Amino acid sequence: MKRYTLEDVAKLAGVTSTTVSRVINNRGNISDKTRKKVYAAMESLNYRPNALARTLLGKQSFIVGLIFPTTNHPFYGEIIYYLEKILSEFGYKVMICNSMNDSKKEQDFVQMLLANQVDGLIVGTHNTDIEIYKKANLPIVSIDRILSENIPVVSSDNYQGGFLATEYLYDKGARHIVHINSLRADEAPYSYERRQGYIDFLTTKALSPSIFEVDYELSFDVKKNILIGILELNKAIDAMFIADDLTALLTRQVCQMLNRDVNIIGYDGSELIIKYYPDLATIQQPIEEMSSEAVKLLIREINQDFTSQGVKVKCPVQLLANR
Amino acid sequence: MKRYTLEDVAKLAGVTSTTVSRVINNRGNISDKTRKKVYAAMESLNYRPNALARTLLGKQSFIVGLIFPTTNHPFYGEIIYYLEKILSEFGYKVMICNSMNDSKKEQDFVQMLLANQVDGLIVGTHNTDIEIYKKANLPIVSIDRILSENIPVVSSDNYQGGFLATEYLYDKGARHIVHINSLRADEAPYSYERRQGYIDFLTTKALSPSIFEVDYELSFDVKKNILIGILELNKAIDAMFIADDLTALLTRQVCQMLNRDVNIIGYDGSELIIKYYPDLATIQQPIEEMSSEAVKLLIREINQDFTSQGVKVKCPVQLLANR
DNA sequence: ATGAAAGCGCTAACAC
DNA sequence: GTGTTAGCGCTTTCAT
Repeated sequence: MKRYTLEDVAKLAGVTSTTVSRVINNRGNISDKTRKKVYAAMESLNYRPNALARTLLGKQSFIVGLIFPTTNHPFYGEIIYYLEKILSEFGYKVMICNSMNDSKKEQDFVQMLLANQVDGLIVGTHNTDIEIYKKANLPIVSIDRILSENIPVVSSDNYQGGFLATEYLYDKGARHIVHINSLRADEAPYSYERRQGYIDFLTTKALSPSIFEVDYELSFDVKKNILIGILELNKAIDAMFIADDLTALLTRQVCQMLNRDVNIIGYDGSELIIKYYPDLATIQQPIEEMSSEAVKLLIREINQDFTSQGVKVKCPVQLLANR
Repeated sequence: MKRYTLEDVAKLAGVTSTTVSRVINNRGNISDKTRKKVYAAMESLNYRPNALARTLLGKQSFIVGLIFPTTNHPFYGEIIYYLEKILSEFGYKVMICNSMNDSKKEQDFVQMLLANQVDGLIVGTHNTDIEIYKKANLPIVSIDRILSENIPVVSSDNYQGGFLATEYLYDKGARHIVHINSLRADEAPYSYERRQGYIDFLTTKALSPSIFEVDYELSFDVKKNILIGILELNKAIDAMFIADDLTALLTRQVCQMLNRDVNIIGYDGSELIIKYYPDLATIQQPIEEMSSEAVKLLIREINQDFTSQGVKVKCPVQLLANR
């Protein structure tokens, strides 16, 4: 249970802790003999340097905080998977926080991560309280969300996505195309862009938009009831563009239940949905690419390269249908 | 960017760092006046104590390492979600590692987590190399997997699950019930129990078992081809008990493709599958309960209460069908 | 009620 | 090529 220290290794190897440190970090000149002795000692004690003590010396912690609503979601789960994977390739460890879009929890998490000396943050939540991020004074990258002027954002091309989705439904013959999303005022410009793509396409066909806001965080059952209400009150609806795949699947269930023939397209295109719901049309975000862009931006910031300040990366989307 | 220290706060408050420490930790006697001054100073510097420095003093790090194949999976994503949630309620932070069942990666992760002074580990991977865990000399809890004699395990009642699943298919009228799982010799006793439940039920009906091993880690497409092969070569199959829901869904796709009328039941019963695939029969593991048990066991171990050594918690499962 | 000093495990600066 | 020393941010004796 006791964890060995440099000192222990040094004693066993008959040298001083500085020498051991030098061996570990490959710094300075060390004779082959001592190097071997040290390695042997480390081996026999099963020694691991204390990463935390290193950090105390003013070095990087190589810890990155990930704040997302939940890992239990096809889109977030996949993006977290890629973020962890890519970060670990760069030597970074990951602390995960599931905020469940609870603003209070999120603030506590940020404080906790700060206390743990994280080198940076990647944030994919959708809260209103973003003051903490402005104050944090720390490398941050946001996914799909503007936190403040100079925090870089990685998102997919939401406008294009909205446009393509609507076009798809139109091409399927639909003329009463409804859009369901979870707009949160000025806080969600991306959701707004998606919506704008929808509106603009309809405009080219001289059709008028019809948008319903269904808060993303609502429970399954509440959402379901709202969707039932929408469909019951609007018998003309023949197609729906839903802002995320899960809600799209739910809508499909509802339509089936109500015996309504409605064309549906979702948004996200996570691997899970694509493989296990191949018949759901969707707009695919390039999740791996987005993750990789986010990591790149973050590491640049961590390395004091501030050219990424205010950068907005927009990754291309793809229509996936009739699979 | 500079992070303030106790010293900074002390200076600003006109006291010594010891006093500030006392205020923060609520230890000893402090006059109301100084307490207020200190709080004010902390506030104005936006000060956060360095959690890592504390750990250096031989205290707990309050970091727990989670090693799972991936967050990008309905079952693992959900269990990770609950683990993080429950652990954070106890003041623990979580470092996540996606091993993808890569044994080398897993070993590196364990070393990394050790170096970061984690207080304990919760492991949900299925590798063969478990020596590291035996050597780690650290509080560990395993999910659904025996790592060594005294490492506690939390699992669902796999025998019961196998039995119920088979019974369900039998009651549906099936008489040629095949079981697909991913048995890895002696490494996976739980998979074995599930299989035993299947065999035992069939025995009560004087039916003979027929088991195919499809490695869990195979890619979607390879699995698909194997399943096609199995179905093509065994025209009598009228029901399949599949060891996990995702493979069950894939099997359903394959059956549909081959125009085969086969009753299917999966295993896991994650929230995602239940909600968005309500027509898939499955055996539901109580994921929240399992997570909570795992955390309880781990914290007990961390607190030097070794009564949990060798404990095997078996949570009840439930048949979910005809929803 | 507060301070001074030592030390946690490690690395960097400066000897020798 | 190796050792000595100081110090990272914090807590914990032990004084006062």
